[in-house]
Amino acid sequence: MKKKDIKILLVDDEPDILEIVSYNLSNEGYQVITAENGQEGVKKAKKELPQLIILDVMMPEMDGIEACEIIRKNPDLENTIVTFLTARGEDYSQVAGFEAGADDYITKPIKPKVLVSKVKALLRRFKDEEVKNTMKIGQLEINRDEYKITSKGKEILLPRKEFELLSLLASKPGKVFKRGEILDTVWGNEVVVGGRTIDVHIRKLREKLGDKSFKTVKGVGYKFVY
Amino acid sequence: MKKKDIKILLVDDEPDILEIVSYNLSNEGYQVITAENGQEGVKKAKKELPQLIILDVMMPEMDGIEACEIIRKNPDLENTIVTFLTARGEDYSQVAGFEAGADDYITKPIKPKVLVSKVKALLRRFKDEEVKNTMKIGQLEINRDEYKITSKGKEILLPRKEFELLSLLASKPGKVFKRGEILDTVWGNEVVVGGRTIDVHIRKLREKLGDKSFKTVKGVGYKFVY
DNA sequence: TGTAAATTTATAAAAGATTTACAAAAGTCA
DNA sequence: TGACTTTTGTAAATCTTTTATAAATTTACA
Repeated sequence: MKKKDIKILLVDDEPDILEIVSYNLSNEGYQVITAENGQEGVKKAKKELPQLIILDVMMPEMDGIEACEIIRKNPDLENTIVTFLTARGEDYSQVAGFEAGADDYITKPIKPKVLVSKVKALLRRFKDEEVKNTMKIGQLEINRDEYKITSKGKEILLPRKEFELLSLLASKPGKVFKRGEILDTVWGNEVVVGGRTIDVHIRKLREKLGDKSFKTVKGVGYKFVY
Repeated sequence: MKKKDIKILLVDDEPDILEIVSYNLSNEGYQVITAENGQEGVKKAKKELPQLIILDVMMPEMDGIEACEIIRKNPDLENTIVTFLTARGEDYSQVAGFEAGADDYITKPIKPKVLVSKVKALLRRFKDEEVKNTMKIGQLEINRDEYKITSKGKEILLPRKEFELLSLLASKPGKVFKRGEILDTVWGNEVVVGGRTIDVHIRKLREKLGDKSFKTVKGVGYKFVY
């Protein structure tokens, strides 16, 4: 996602804050949307679906906490990052803010550089989580997007069938997958392959990832353990 | 269960601890609820039903030990993980803590990284127990998914027929299963096996799980007792 | 009731069957 | 062509069943 496609919603009742923050973030290339109170903030959040929402805690009518709670209940905004603006020392708001589902907080007075780097950091985290479609199982990391696995820090490239087989077994470590289940999932139940095919792939995985990770349960199937 | 749906209740009378722990756990994406004393902690525990409770041992009014004992008596909080915060060297509190039903303890001074990884580990364990498709019969635990049994804490791998036979007998402890029933269920009523086959499997189970668990009712069948 | 016969189960070892491991070859797909 | 997938044909492992006695329990009946 390009920087200029990233929407940041800024909610604060103080025009000064609105302006200074807005200015700095726009300068960085972000799309900034503003709202002057909680009500308006919630409304715009639902409409614009920003990636990041910066909420002032202290606001008339609907404060940031309440707004955040409402936002968090909206499924479309599930992955949106919410960060609060609090006056330094307002310990209570921080705690309350986290309870309401905030991801971070920014303390006033606002220092533009700090603000910008914090926003960048938050968005990086968001991006990582969003983009990296990876699954970790102990020492094993499976990255579906890149069709790549990392075992004990080492990257290993696996052919498609081996990758799929490993993905399946590792999806529930410890669980024994019956040969039928494996065939259905990895091969698809229309394709018919011989009885030894699974064994061969298991052996390949054992060669590459270590014998101990794959247990045979005779008469039933195989399981992955870590 | 998604991370942000996991509630952690933090009970401590020191605002500093409350803040630092709260901050770190919130940053990890957990929902953190706080309480400042044992009474409030117990109340919030009952109301919020968190997955994990972090309890300071030393608190005015109601200390962590007492709070833990009350929490443990609540059926709704049966599966909640409780971990104590203790000053290093307070050996007594650890012992007392475990007696009161704690699962783990964290020593002060708190190191955020240690804390977070410990919490993750504890919650992983929680999740495992939550998901595990197991059947518990006294000291015996049967896990169909993993095709694995645990007897008195020891994991034992059983071949298929033995596993199925044990599953059947253990499904109704005390009930005598007639040989015919056993054959129908474990072997299937189309397969015909000789009369001594069941005996042999029972003997294997007796060898592995102890003689006393399997009673012979002559002329009828076998039963599992614990 | 006591004892022998009949029935049933326990046990150990062996045979039998099934299932998986492995290596190498053949087939497939891009 | 080269990498991947599947088949094939043993070999090896392990699970299951049988077999043959021995031991225990029940039954029959004097």
